[in-house]
Amino acid sequence: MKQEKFDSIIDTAKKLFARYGLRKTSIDDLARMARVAKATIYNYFGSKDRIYLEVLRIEADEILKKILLSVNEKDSPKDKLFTFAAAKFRYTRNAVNILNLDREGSKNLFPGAEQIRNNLFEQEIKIIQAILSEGVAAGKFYLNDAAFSARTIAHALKGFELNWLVHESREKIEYYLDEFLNTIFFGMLKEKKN
Amino acid sequence: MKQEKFDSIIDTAKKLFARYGLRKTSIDDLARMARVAKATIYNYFGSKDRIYLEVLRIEADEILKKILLSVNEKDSPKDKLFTFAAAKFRYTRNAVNILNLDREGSKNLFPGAEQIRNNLFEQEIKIIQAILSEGVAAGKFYLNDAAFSARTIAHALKGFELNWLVHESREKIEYYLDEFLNTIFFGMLKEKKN
Amino acid sequence: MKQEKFDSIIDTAKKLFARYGLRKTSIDDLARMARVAKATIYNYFGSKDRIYLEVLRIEADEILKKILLSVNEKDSPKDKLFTFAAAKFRYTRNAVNILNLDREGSKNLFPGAEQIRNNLFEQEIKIIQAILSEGVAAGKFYLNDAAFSARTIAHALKGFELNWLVHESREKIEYYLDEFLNTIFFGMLKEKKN
Amino acid sequence: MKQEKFDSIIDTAKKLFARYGLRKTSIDDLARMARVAKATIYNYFGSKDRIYLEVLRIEADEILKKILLSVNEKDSPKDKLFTFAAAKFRYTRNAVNILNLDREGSKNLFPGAEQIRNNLFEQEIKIIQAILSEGVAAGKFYLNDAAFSARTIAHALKGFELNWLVHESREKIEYYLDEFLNTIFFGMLKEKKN
DNA sequence: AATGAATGAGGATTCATTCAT
DNA sequence: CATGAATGAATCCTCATTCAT
Repeated sequence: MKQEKFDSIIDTAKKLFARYGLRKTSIDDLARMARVAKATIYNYFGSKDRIYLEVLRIEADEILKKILLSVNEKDSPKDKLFTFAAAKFRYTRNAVNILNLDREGSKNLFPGAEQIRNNLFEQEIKIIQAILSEGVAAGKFYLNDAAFSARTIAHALKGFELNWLVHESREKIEYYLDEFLNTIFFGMLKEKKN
Repeated sequence: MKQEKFDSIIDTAKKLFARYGLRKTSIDDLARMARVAKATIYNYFGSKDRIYLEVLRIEADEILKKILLSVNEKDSPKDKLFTFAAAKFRYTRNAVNILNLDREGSKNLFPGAEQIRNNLFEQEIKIIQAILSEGVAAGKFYLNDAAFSARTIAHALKGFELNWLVHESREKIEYYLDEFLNTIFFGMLKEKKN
Repeated sequence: MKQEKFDSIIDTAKKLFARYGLRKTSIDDLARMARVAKATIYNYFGSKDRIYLEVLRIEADEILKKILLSVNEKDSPKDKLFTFAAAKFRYTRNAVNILNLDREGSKNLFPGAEQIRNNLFEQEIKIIQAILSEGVAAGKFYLNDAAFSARTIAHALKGFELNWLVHESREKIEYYLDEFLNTIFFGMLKEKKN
Repeated sequence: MKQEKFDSIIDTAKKLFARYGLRKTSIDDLARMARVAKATIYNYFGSKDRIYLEVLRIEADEILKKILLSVNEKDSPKDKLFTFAAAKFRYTRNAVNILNLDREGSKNLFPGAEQIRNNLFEQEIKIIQAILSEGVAAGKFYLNDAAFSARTIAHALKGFELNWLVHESREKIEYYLDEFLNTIFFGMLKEKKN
């Protein structure tokens, strides 16, 4: 297996999936644009789904690496957390059309892909949790349960993605993001005591 | 057009779309299971997409009605809000495979569907906003901007959907939900003052 | 059977056939544009082919009448002949998309239509023959066999139709037409005697 | 692409088109009778229309070659001309159901096909013109304008096709043909001088 | 290992026609 | 007589996948 061909296939697939989606990308097109014979693709990957899985895995790895890089540039826990959120949004946004493919029919149609996404999600939770714990240890935060809190933050962040990721400008997203994190931390309103 | 056949088509389509997704549901199967001739389906709806649009529209209507019914059973704004969230989750969850079909390829592939979803979303925001305003007017809440807050809550709720809706049990969801709303309202942590 | 509806169907069919051809005209469209129920069309005509046959018959009748009218305005046999040719071209040209429909697959696919066309053709031959005979009787022409000559002229004229009818302007056609008739009558070249 | 399969498809298509016409020939039938998978046909030709275009192109080529062969067997210009006409009729007649398909709806529905037919027609004109010029140069004919005359003859011949080609026996056609050419050359009648 | 050729299993859509009222 | 509703049969085309070399 020549690395060169492998890379060509993966790169082309990434572009096509991002642009046209999984379904509308045909192996014919992929082979043509990757300058590779269709059968070669099947020699390497075995099926269309497996190509997507590979693309998704690689993309998830890269996203995680980039997020970590961004986070590690900061010192204080709070900065790390806000940077984490910003980086997650930025990179997820760029890859949204790769990460979210195949959702059609939802449940268990494509377990492999779901596993990769879940794994990415869990890694992100671990990062958040580490940041929170660091903040608590350093005496910056009060927090009951870092693990639970990390998961909640991760859930919420992921939630915002699908609304904001696609439809809003990056600037607006980052503004919202700050507001949102502040809300998560400090609350939106005060209930009047009677 | 006989209501009976129309309903049979819609009901069957709902089931099939929910189970197999838009793409993997064939008109052949739909016709067979709805006990209707294929051409009849085309007489009624014109295209596969239009069938989905109709199913989606009807489903969105029903969800909204049910949510409103639940909300109106409560008296206090806070109860209304928490009930809204619970109802939204319950009903959205049941229809998740209908609401979220066709996402593949993300952006504007299916404008009609996106419009229906956006409309549902905006309706929900209006409900939330009404509840918040009622609470503020009754002196229960302090809140700067009810419209902005409503939108933020709606975004966050919608965000949680995709994580929790499918993978968790209903009980767990409702527990999370309460926690989440409390967090949104009152915050997650306290930052130590130095 | 109300004449009004019958006429509406025929008129609409004529327009649609002329514009879109037999195949691309659907009964659905015909019914819609004629403001008549599809089943009504079937009550009247029984099948799509029969509609076309009726349209064709009526059109052929009208063409023949118009040709005769034009011819009878002239006095001399030669004028009659040239006028016949010009009129035939003019009216055939206008109706070409009705007269020549259904040719696909040539041979015996549509015997009824072929019969109507042949009938029109034979009528035209008769007219030509009458003119020729009149000319011979009046001592204007020398001619061996009027029947044979009439058929030859008719064949040739019909031949020119398909080349010129569609692609050339009317003026050019009429110029060619004169040349052609002159050629038929007086010849194109002289063979040198050795 | 294996020549064997290609030929099988073309040959079968030729037969089916000639027999049933373009429209009534289905790709399913074609595939079955050519002992080839449907998709193979689409790999080769891309669409039904393109199959027809290819068949038409090949047929037109062959006709032209055969005509030239026949013409070149003769020596004198007059023999060449009459042979040309006879050969054109013979070969066009055999292929009439391929050459004239898709005419329905007349005008520009199928530009590719029209172009091939026009090309064949222009080639024929060139042949005629060459023969006429040769005759003039050899001092056999008087003729004003060889180009114009060639086109006129071609028009007329093509005209006769559609009447005689299908409905008459070959012998009758060839007899008519001679008469017709003689008429074109030497005229049908004499107008009496007064 | 690499490939060009070949394929089978669908899938959406059209349309002339019939039928119940 | 008129019609709205319903239909079945056909048809073109797509695409992931396999095979022979």
